[in-house]
Parts: sequence; C-alpha cells; structure tokens
Amino acid sequence: MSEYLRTHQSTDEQEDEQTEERTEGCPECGGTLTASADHETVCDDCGLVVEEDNIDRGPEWRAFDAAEKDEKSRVGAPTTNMMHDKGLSTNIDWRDQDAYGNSLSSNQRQKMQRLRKWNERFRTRDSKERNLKQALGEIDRMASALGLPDNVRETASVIYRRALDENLLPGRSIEGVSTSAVYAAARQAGVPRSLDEIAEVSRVEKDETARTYRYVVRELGLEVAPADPESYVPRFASDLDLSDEAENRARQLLQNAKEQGVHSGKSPVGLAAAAVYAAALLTNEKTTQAAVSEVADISEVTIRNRYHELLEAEQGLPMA
DNA sequence: ATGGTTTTTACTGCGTC
DNA sequence: GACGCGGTAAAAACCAT
Repeated sequence: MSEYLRTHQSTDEQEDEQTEERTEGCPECGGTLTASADHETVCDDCGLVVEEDNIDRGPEWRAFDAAEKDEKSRVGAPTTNMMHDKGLSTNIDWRDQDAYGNSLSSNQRQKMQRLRKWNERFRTRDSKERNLKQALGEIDRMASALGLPDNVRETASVIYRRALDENLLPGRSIEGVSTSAVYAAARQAGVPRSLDEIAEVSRVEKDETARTYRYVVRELGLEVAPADPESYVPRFASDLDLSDEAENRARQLLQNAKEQGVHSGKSPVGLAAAAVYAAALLTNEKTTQAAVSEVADISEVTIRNRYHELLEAEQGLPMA
C-alpha cells in the first residue's frame, strides 16, 4: 500500500504543472505549442488553437493536502470487459502481509483467509457471474490461440455479456456462445478467421458454432457485414512469404472484382486465396496452388475457378 | 424437406524440369 | 517420372425457402 501511495502522488505532482511545452511545433507557423489550463493546445506565436477539449485526466479540483488529492483524483484503473466484473470488484491480496510488508500474526492470517473465501463467494455470487467468468476464460484462450488482438477480445466479451443479458444462454453451451462471440468479434474487427480455424481451437464442433453464431447474430441484431476478402490477404501473403508488391496486387484484383460484382455469393476466403495466387503469378513470385490452398484452407479447384474470374474481370476493365 | 448454388473430391491429360 | 497446372463429373456442403 505504501508503495502505491508514493507512486500515485508523484504522478500527480507532474500533472499539476498547468502548462507544458510540446515537442512538436505549430502546424501553421512552427511556433511553440502550449497546453493551457482550459484544455486547449495553443500556439504561442500565432494563437492557433490546435486542439480543443482535451480529456482532462488530472485531479478534479484543487486539493490542499495529500489526502484530499487522492479523494478528488479522477484517476483509477481502467475498466475492462475482459474480466467478468469489469475489474471493479474488491480483490484481497493472497500474501499474508500488511500494507507495510510485515507478515501477519496467525490470528490475523486466519481472519484474512476467511475474508478471502467470502469475498470470492460474493464476487461470483450468482450463476450468471460464474457463467461469465468461465466464458471469458474461454474467449481469452481462443483469442490467444488464434493470435487475435485485445480489442477483439474486448468485443467478444461485450457480445457475450449481451447474449447473457438477453437470456440467450439457456439451451446453448457456454463454449458454443463464447466461440460464436469470438467469431463475430473477429469479423467485426476486420481480422476474420474462418469457421474452420475457429473450430480448430474451440471445444465445440463447427456446425454447432455456426448454428449458435447465426442465432446470436439474429437475436442481438448484430451487424456483421460479409467478410471482406481483402482482410484475408495480408495473412495469406505473409504465410506464403510474398512481397508487398504481390500483396497490393492481390488487393487491386479484389477491388476490381468487387466493382464488377463478380464476387457475390462466392466464399470470401476462396476469392482472397485466388487473388493472392494470381498476384504471385503476376509479380513473378513462386507459389503453387497447393501452397495457397494449404494456408487458405481452400481447395485448389476453387482457387483455379476464382482466379480465372479475377483475371477476366481485370481484362474487362483494363487498369483504372 | 427441397432445390439451386457453390465447394470439394477424385481422376485424367498435358507440358516442363 | 515427378510436379505443377487445367479441366471435368459427381458428391457433398451450404443456403434460402
């Protein structure tokens, strides 16, 4: 605890500085920028207001001593949807030490043990809370296995939370819904993973995931646009060690195809795979259909069909 | 359940290294 | 002769109805 207090105060000290000089110059005249007390960033020389209404993360009002400063500080740990209680509930340290690092008497120790136990019981009181706890664990596990970034985990958590609130769970497995949440979140964040990839790391079968996913999307009114083929391109390209040039070419091909509406109804993954293959060909880089098929989880036949269509589309509209 | 569409599977022939 | 590629037909999977 003492440690916490000290660092907390020292950061406040720095933020107490009402004005601070920025390193970058004014975009207008190159003069020095100053952040003023009323949350504007102003140029000293020409008076240009560069930024308005900055978020004030500092203490709320003047404080006259340390205690008051703590009280009025707006600052706290950020909340996160990744923990079942958004990280807001009380945690009791597992160490049997007091705030100064001294160990507790055996009497105290037992007391703390009891407190911990009850705190834990209250924290995960009803079934919903326990449910959430487990689901979020699953979500985190799958997201890690798929290499998905934190924001996807957050989104997945939110989706799951909503599903829980709307009572979508009864009759469905926690794993199934968590899996769907991850799938939906990944797609919404523009880093889609195919159902097959998802099923790979999930504890539930692919068709159950698909079924649950549809259900969840419908009930929650989630807006998930059909996956954009382009969003698969970077991953495939890097898996195949292709150059940036080829990657860009693949994007071009896809955009072109999109304009001509060639892609409707076809699987986005197949299109992306075909574009990557075609681009590799066009930039004289060596890949085989088999290799692309491997990383994209798409049959060679599909790649063949798609990439013919892509090239035809390209010829019909010779380079914008 | 059904019918239409897309993807996959399996197989074959062709050209090249 | 193995390999990459193209094509085809039939089976399977998918989707909306």
